[in-house]
Amino acid sequence: MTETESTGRRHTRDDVARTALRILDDHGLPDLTMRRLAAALDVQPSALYWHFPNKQTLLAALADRIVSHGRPVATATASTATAPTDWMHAVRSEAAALRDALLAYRDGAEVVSSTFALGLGSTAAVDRLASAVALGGFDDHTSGRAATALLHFILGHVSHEQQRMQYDSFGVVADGVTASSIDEDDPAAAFRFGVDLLVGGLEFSRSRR
Amino acid sequence: MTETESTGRRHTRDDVARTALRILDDHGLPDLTMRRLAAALDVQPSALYWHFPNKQTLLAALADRIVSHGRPVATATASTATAPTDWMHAVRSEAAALRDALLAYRDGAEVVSSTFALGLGSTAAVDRLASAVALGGFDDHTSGRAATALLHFILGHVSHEQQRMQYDSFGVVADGVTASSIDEDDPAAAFRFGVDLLVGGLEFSRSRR
DNA sequence: ACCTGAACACCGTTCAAGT
DNA sequence: ACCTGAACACCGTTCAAGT
Repeated sequence: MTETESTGRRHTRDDVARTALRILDDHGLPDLTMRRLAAALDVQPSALYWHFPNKQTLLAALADRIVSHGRPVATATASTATAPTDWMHAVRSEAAALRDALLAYRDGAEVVSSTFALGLGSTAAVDRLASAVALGGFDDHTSGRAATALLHFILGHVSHEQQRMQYDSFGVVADGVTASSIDEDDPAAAFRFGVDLLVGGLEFSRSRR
Repeated sequence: MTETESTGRRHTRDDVARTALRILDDHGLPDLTMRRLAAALDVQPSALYWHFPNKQTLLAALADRIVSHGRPVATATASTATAPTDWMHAVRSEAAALRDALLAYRDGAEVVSSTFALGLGSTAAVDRLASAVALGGFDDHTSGRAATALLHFILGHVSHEQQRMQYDSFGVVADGVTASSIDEDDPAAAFRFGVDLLVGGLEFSRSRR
């Protein structure tokens, strides 16, 4: 019932990250403070700085866990032979998997977004998207740029989506206008639309040369 | 030389926003605190809450100013007759103008991004993008979704770009690897690439039906 | 209409010292 | 190897009261 994890006393870096992830998921990013995390671990705030140099690094570790949520452990099997024409499907499902991973934790997109902007970790997401695009025969430069464009859209979209979720749960609905503007409804469809736009743009650029 | 604006004593809501914008541009978002803003205005922190109910609202006001930077005052002239096939050009230049506006202030993209995610203001940007897309003959629903997709990409890209600027100015270059990964070079080109992907995707979706 | 003074309830981070 | 205790230098926000 309480939030403390008093199992054993001394903690590992992994304990800290896991507890932080639980606070994030239960109470949201604004409530994930070093002091609150320390309290949940039954420890002084200063103790956390033995495990992580600062909060930013902690958040980067959380971002890595969020992004690799529900992912195979990447065994070194030969590259799974995807049908060469099915790169569009690959990109779409890679994007959908990433969205699912972000949605699996409260404020997940914002956490990943902030650490991505700062260039810390989270390269896994771009790499997977870039690989999927590369299946279409695009060069590395193009695949990389397309992947970051995809990631920017995904992070922006899911952040927006998650922000709206908690705005709804305890929201100012009493404002008359239901405020459901153009595509606030069916976020999954709006997500697919955006991904398809980028995927279609790649196909279009190919047909143009 | 100092940051105080001791001109007259009593301030207006506009003074507050303008001074905040200057602190943002000179020192960045982390340094834009209510206390620092108050000091710059030669006033107690509590005085700010007469002009704005909270910091979030202040930031939304700043976002509005940033987004409409370098913009005509929207005179009610008849819709400028753009060549019907030139909607792509319209979208591209609308996107470029938005990027320029965001780049005109330090951390501009992050400020706009945060208020956009919260659904406060900044509808001007989406509206302009949607109008440009609509020139292509797409229905409102499609135009709206394309506009938000564009905005998500733009905000993510420029945030990243601006983060990298101050990371460079005082950065950890001594880390061996020059870290210039796939498209950290020439951000303007990477930006155009992303916009073209989305624009191309729209054209592709039209050819597909 | 616009601001002061004083407080409340917090933050992240450092650092000597303990076991 | 992992943590305590105590401090430093801050935050955003509220609210009675002043002019």
